[in-house]
Amino acid sequence: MRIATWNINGIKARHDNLLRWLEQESPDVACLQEIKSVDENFPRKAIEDLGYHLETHGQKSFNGVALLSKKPFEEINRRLPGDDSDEQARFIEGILSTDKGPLRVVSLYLPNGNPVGTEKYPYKLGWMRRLIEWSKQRLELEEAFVLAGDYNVIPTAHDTHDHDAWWGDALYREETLDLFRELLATGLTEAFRACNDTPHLYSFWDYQAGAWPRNMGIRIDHHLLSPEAADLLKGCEILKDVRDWEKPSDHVPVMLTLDCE
DNA sequence: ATGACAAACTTTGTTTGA
Repeated sequence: MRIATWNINGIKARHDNLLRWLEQESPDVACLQEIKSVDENFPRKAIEDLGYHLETHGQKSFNGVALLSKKPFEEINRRLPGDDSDEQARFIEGILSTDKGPLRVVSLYLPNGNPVGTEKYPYKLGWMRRLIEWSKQRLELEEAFVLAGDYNVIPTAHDTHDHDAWWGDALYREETLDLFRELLATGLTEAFRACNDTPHLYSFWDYQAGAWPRNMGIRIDHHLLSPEAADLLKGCEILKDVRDWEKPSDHVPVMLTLDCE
C-alpha cells in the first residue's frame, strides 16, 4: 500500500496538477493539506471518477485537509482533540481495512507558528502537545497508524539548506524541536529517515528568490508511524519532479510504501 | 540593503504562508 502526503496549496489552483499526479502515481491513499476550500466547494467529481473515496475537513480561504483512498473508509474523525475552541481545519483521521488488519491514516497540517512572538507560536506549541496526547492514546490500541502531513517542523540540520538562515524560525528552534522529539519519543518512527540517511533532501522550496532552482529547500512533510506500522515499512521517497511542473505547489508529495494491501 | 512569489478574499489592496 502506497500512502502519499502532499501540501497542494489550494485545490482550486492545483486541481489539474493533482489529477495528473493521481493518474501518474495512482497512490492507494493521498493525504492532502492546505486545500483552502470549504467542503461544499471542493471539486470532487474528477477525483471520484478516478476511483477514490474522498473525505475533507475544510474551511474558508486557509488550511483544510483531505483524505483520498481507493478503499472505502470504515470511519472518519475530524479535528484534533484537546481544544474545543480550535476552529482551524488541520486534522482528519480515516480507518481502512487491510490484509494486515486495521490501518489508521491521518492527514494533518501542523500550524506554521510564525512570527514567533505572536499568539501564533504558542498556538503551534499547544497543537503539538495535543498531538502528543493523541499519539499516546492511539498507541494504547497497539494498531498500525500513519500520521502523515505538513508538520512545519525541520527535524535536524540535515533537513535544511542553511542551518543559520532557519535557526530561530518557528519551524526550527529549540521549543519546536523539543516537542517534535517528544512526539517521536511516544514511540513513533519517522519513515523517511528510517529509509534514507542522505542529508539535504527537501520537500518544500519557497516560491521566492529562486529557491527551487538553487535547491534552497527544507524537509517539513513527514510520515510518523506507530510500531505496528513501522513493522510494515518498505520505503519512503520524495517525489521532487512535481516541483518542476507548470503552476506547482511549493511542496512536493512524499510517498510511503507499507507491506500491506 | 532590499525584495523577491503565490493564493484567496477582504478584490485593483490585504492577509497568509514558510
